[in-house]
Amino acid sequence: MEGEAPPLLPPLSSHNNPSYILTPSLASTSLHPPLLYQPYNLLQGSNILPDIDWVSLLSSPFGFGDLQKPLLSNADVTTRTGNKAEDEKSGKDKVKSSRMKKASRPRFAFQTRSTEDILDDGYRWRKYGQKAVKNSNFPRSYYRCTHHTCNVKKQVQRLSKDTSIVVTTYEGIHNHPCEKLMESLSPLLKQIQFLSRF
DNA sequence: CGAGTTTGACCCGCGC
DNA sequence: GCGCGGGTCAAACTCG
Repeated sequence: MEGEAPPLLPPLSSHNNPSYILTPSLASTSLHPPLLYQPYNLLQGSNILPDIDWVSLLSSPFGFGDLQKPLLSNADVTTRTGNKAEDEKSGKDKVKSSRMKKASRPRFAFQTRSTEDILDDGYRWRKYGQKAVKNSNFPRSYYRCTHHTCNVKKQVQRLSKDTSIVVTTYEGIHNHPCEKLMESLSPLLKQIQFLSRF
């Protein structure tokens, strides 16, 4: 199911004119070839990359080694019983199991040069946490996709050494189309449909 | 009033 | 076993 979802695309908005750059490990993955993230040359040759601890960000248990495995199971879908005690218990079990499952979720990250912390990537996100991170002047924000069946998360953090750089880390793959993309494409699709009748 | 944000508390993994 | 750091929860709050 989730495996059929389209790969993540760069943010659609142009208001903050972000530039994209792949991590070294990402550039070699077949899932997200570099061409998806062009233009990313703006940051090439800079000394920005070494500022990020890509190893801790992307390595085990969240690394790319498990890309072949199924991404999610039905157990990831949240259900409520209405019984508070039971929900609390299952909630804790869920936390436990979701933490255990992280090992099989793909993660990929890219940097954007932007004054905005929140990049408009076409999906709707709900913030569920913010933490101060060691060795960083800026907090890390945690977001979840608001789509009810989607379990994708992302982390957003600004580099302390270059405050114009925002590091966005995605975890998981959307199992639904991008709302804004579909919204913007629908007039075009209608026109194509109309023209194809001739 | 519903959706989203804030923030302190809690849980877990890991290194020592 | 303990402490630390990262990730998540959930109640309270804000906003449209």
